[in-house]
Amino acid sequence: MDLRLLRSYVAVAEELHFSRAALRLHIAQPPLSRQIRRLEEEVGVQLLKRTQRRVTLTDPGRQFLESARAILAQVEASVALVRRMGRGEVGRIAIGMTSSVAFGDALPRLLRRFREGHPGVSISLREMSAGEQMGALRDGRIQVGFMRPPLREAGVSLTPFTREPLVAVLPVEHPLAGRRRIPLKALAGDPFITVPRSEAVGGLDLVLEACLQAGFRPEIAQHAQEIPSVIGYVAAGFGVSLLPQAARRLAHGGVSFVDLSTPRVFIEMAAVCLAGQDAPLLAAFLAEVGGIAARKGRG
Amino acid sequence: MDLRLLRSYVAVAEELHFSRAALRLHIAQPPLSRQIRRLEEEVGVQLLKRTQRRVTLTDPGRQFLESARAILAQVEASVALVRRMGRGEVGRIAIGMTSSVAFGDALPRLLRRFREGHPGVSISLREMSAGEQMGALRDGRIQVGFMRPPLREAGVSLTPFTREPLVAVLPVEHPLAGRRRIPLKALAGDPFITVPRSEAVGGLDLVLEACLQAGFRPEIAQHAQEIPSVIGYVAAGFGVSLLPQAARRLAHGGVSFVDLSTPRVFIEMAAVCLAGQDAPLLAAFLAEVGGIAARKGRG
DNA sequence: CTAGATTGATATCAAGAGGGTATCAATGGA
DNA sequence: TCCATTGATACCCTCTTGATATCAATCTAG
Repeated sequence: MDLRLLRSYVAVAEELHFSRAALRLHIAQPPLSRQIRRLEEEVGVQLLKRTQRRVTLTDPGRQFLESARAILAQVEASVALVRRMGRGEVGRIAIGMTSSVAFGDALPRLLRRFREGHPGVSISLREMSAGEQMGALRDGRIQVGFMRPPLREAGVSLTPFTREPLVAVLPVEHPLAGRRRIPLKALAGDPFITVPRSEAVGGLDLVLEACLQAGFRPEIAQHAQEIPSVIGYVAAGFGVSLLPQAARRLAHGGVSFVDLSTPRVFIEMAAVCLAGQDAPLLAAFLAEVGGIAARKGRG
Repeated sequence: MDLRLLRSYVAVAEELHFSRAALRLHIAQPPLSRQIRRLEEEVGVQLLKRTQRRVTLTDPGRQFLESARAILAQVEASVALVRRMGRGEVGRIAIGMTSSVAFGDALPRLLRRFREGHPGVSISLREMSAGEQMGALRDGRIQVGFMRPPLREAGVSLTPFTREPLVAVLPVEHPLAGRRRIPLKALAGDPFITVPRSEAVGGLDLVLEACLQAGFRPEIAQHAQEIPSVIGYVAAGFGVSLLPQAARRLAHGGVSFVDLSTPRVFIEMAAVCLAGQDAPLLAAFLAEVGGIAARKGRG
């Protein structure tokens, strides 16, 4: 059965007049008569009573009018919903992030901005390690992950998001605490506190690389699972650390944050998703990520 | 949009395989591919992702699968309902009856029987005078009325239902009370209690005609609105009356019911509806009325 | 690594559905 | 009684729809 038949029937049943209904439907009257007759044949029930002069609804016809209206409304609503989903205006997106992401204000800002532009999208945010994110991406449990490059994974696509300098974290009693800026080399003799590699891809590697670039091999005194723990160790005098600038907001009386003059080492974060995805919602989200990154880059 | 497209889409989305889906739909694979493409064009959204080897649903496609299933189910349910209505198995029928009908057991029996045969039909029963019934029929507030012929109305169709003899109602102290049978002429000298014409078409006329037929013109002593009132007046000694046999069930210590030997006068009741009606439900109901009448006639 | 099988897409043809115009038949009102 | 109104019918033309033959790409087996 064609939905056109239902539309035609609703028009006739509302107008109770074939010619007027045909006018409303922008077709001629004879095809409309045929349509209605075909509909009645298909259903097997007389829906209209034509008395050569006046059209009235039968009881089943009255019932069918309501049904037809309901069906057409449902079809319209369904198509509209799917179209909105197709444009990425409606849907569901699950996002993974490493715990270190939570310290910046970039992701909250991104999400707030995206929600405003896509009020029909429900966002779920889950904290998980970079490794867990990769598994979740491949299983479809999340569609986007936020983690720090570089990635060794194949088959994923990467959208740069934030890029912020590493800063030195020193105990307040450290001789260099309170300086505006120091070269990394100045910390060559200090033991380092780091986040283990498995927890934040690139974290440990980045520190190692930075120190080697500065001309020394750091002594790793301690691994901490979370950034607040790192700061705790530093405050307790176990050593120094390098952390993303955003860690400054975790201000703590016992530590001092000092910019690095050379080398300036940047820690990056990117949105990661499976390559070959073309979900419009995902595209819209990544566009937002890219937009924020570009705006930051300019500023 | 054709519902066939939805059926095809559901098949493909469930099988995730064009050839198998085509087999299930009893069409060849190429037209199915075209159908799905047309559906996608119509909706304007990619519903399936074909990777030359494997078909998967997109997010909007998954949503649309649910919608399509729901729409098809609703269409099927609607058509099934209308078909049942067309066969008179489901629907609503409003019936009017004069108060005098309520004294017989014929109508309750009829309704019980009809309900059993048509469990999906909801019946509403309203007590109204014959005149009110005619108005309600023409307004469509009821579809059937039960009243006593003859009718002077045009444009109505009449199905005989019951036919029962009039019996004489006498006060117990009346000389003829307690007889098995008397001729109507024996009441020539008694004052009569009757129901006014407006309340029950044919009631007064029938009594008048019976008496004239018996050779006398009755003295109308009193009008009563309801049959119990008639019996009350008789018991109080105001006079005698002629009532349908069914009034016997309103037994009252003060009155005596006596059969008439001659003339045997019958009071009839018929189901009345507008002429030219062809609602299947009404036809089924009238068939039941006719069936009961025929069975009674034989018995 | 190559050959065959699998699977969806494309091209093309025949049949039928669907819309348009012209016209008819019946009814109701002036 | 005549005319306007209204749904039905007849007929033509176009476009959709389904079938068949074939292609291109990919996965699998040896």
